[in-house]
Amino acid sequence: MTSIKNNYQFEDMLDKHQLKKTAPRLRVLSMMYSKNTATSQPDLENVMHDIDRVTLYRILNVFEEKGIIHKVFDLNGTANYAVCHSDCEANHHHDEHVHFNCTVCKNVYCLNELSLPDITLPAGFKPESFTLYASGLCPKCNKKNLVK
Amino acid sequence: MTSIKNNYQFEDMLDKHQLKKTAPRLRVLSMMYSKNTATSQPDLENVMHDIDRVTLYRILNVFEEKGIIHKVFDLNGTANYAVCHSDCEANHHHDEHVHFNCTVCKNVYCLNELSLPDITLPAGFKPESFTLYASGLCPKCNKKNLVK
DNA sequence: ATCCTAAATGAAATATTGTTGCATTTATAT
DNA sequence: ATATAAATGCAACAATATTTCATTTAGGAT
Repeated sequence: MTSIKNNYQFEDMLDKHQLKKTAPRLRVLSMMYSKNTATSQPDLENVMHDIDRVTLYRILNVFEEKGIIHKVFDLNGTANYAVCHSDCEANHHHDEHVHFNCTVCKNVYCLNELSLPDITLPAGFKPESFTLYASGLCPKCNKKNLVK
Repeated sequence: MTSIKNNYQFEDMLDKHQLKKTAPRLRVLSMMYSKNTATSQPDLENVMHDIDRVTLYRILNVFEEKGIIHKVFDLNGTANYAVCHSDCEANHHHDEHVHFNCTVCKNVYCLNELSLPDITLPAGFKPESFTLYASGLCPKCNKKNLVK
């Protein structure tokens, strides 16, 4: 179980979005906030065997709709979800940051601290959002690589 | 946009990669070169009903391995493939350009002419490749939008 | 505290998407 | 013209995502 303090915060988050405070949702929230990498439905399924697959899909979907998490695809095209910054609103994400996908451990990192430089597109294109995907070695796997 | 190629050129491309010049491959090549947007397996299946699903998957895979095309995921996480620049090599793509995904027509454009600005990642991350993903309105849909 | 209702969950069925194995066909080098 | 390695087509399979519906649960009303 997570600390009581954290759990209250998760309950507040659900309250704020008019979502019922159910056990599966709280567990998913606490798991996602405990990691610094994105989480996929398979990730959740591996850890929470007692929660139905479908429930996990639905929780991820509703969290995304409400702007609690945002979706990012990894190198294999599977959907990963990462917790959003405070400035995310429902269906209007401010996820203009850098996503890093490690080619070894496959983890997806959201590098929120980095902002994107201005990009000018060819005439006619009207962009609404940008995301930069980088792939390579994450700090952990890079370290292991050097040691070998 | 894309340069128009004739059948002889497609045959040459297959030759160069030690691939047999088969009818399905030539048809896929000609279709992909006739568009300025990326192509998915469903796209191909919709047009070429007489070619087997599996064959299309395999053609896309082998073309990607050989560096003839490169893979890019659209907003829905489905794999799209676009013809590569001349400087693509097998399994070592130079696809560090901008991909634009239209939210209306769902088409994926490869904006090869744009190059990416330098990005510095947090300490420890060792990037190998970058892709910038933009979404919004493509020129066509933007135009329609203004007219309404 | 108990009851009521809408929301959420769980389980089964279905749909969609991608892969594997194998028999047949085809391109191409000899 | 033939041999053979590669490519195709088909069927079965596997993995992934969605739909439907009966049951359970959270949270407000009484």
